[in-house]
Amino acid sequence: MIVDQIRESVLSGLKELYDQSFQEKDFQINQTRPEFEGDYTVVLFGLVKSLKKSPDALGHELGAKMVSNNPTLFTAYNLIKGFLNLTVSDTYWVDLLASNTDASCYGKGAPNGQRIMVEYSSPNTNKPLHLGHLRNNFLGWSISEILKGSGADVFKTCIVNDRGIHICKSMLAWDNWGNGATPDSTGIKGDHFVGDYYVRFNEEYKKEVKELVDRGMKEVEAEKEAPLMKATQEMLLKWEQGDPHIVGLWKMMNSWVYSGFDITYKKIGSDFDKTYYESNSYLLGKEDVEQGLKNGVFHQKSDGSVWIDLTDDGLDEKLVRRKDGTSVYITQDIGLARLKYTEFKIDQSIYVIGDEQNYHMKVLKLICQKLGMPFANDIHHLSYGMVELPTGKMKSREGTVVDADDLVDEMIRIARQHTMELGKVNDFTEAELDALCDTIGLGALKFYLLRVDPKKRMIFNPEESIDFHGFTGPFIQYTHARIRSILRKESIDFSHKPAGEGLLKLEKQLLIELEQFGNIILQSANELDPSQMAIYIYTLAKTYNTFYAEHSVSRAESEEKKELRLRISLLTAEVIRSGMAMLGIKVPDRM
RNA sequence: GGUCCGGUAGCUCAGUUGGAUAGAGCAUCAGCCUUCUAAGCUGAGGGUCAUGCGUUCGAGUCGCAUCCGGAUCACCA
Repeated sequence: MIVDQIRESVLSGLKELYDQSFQEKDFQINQTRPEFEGDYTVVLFGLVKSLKKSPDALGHELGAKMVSNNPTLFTAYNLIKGFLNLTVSDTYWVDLLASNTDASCYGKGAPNGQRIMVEYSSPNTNKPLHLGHLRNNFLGWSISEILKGSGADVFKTCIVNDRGIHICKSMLAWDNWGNGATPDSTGIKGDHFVGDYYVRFNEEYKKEVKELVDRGMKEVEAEKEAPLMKATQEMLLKWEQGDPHIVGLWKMMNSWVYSGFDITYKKIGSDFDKTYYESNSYLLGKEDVEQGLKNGVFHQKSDGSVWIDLTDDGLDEKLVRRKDGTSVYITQDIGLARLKYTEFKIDQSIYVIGDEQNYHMKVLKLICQKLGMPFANDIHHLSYGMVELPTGKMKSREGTVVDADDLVDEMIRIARQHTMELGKVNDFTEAELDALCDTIGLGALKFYLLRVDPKKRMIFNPEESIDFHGFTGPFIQYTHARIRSILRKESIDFSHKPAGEGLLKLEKQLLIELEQFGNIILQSANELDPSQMAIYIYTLAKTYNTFYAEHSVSRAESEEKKELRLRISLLTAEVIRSGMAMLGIKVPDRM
């Protein structure tokens, strides 16, 4: 890549001139700001001190050396204060097109043998997916594709939280008040159907608590003593004992939820290579506790409970086994981490989980490290901020959530409305139109959630619908459709190299940006940050639109220019398509 | 209280291991469709980068302190 070549040239130039060795940390290479002449800039200040030279003298000596050493790569340099601006030859940029006639895999890394697992989505089976889950699903899917793009083998997994006290709540509510209703009998999607009973439970439970408080009981106590809570705990106990009625109820209601999830996952494009169920894995990790006790990582208190002391690491004491011998959340996670490692022989394990669990993930990694597990150092938490409403946090118990299905449907509806108003695809069949509106609506939604730095929390205002103009998915999709429209009408002659001299500013700018694609993939992968990809694709599309308004492709000044611009357009379209695919967003040929 | 994260234009967000005059989109205003798709392009206005001190050739970026917002510190998951 060009930045690497410049770096090499700087290092060897310095070596020749001053017989000193430097590292890449000692200077910076940036894209030259548009108000100056040049393509890339070497910032010299970091070198000045140890060479005992003025930035001016150093810049001229180094610039001249670099140009004379690499006459085919650099055509000129200029120096402003401590900034050495280099002009890269037009031939270099145009050769980019010649060496990438097969644009479909452009920018992607060669297979590197890395095996990476990405756990994401991880729903509870007591309620439908909401906006927060969408951010999780889009991030998980996207980072998986970006990691694949960087050359890794990726395994997508999901841990379904299908058991526990919260699951029993909706089960109990259905048992009490369901009157045998089913998703089929009511026509309600299965996950919503079950979620409604979860909400119902909490309503009734609240009433009971209030009644007890009114009779003089303390709230904390009332929450424990409410008959519904007691009944739920009893149900959980029966489930753990394998009570046939309870297990049957559990299986039936979970199957309703799964059929609902399937529809949603299919719509939003989430899928998994392996699904783990908590009902199968919640007993994992017990041997790890035994092992930890043996080698002194854990210690047992007089009541029989088992702990790990993390105070030396700035954390607290953490329980890993209750006094009654049952395991806690973190214990399962230790066991599951081990299972993933042994089943898939993975080099890295990435967890897409909200930032409310930052502490938990820190503890998990630390415990695995202390237990001497070989995979411990390769656990990474892709932590993301909560999606909140202007009114504050979403609470599923109170039903104040933006439902995933509703939101997706709404986005598609708006996409259809825009599309019909513009009337550009009136010849589409109904099926084609449906597919297009799905693409645009979901594209808008996914881009909206992915363009923001994952670790930042974001506020979503349902009153202001997600935009289709500007820094959005549809803007990029539209740019792609425009390019395809040109390419449909013209053909490209791949038999010869496009002419290389006299690149116009915008032609060169596009090539410079296209050249960066490979670096962007690596950077997004290394930092587990799809927003960098989103910003890059947007910038590229924006540059293309400026170019499009300024210069004609079909009616270029000469055949050579036309050929060159067709090739640039094709590569731009491919990079947009490929980059958007890594965000889980499709791009249409027409819209 | 301890730990962690955040605070940049009216709003939503960028800002690479410190680099040139802090950038986009939305919204507002003014232009651009007889020529490849106007979901587009061009221009204008809009900033005490939360606050203060420090580090140095140079700080939105690093350090310390303070203010504001959030998360977390369960024998819950």
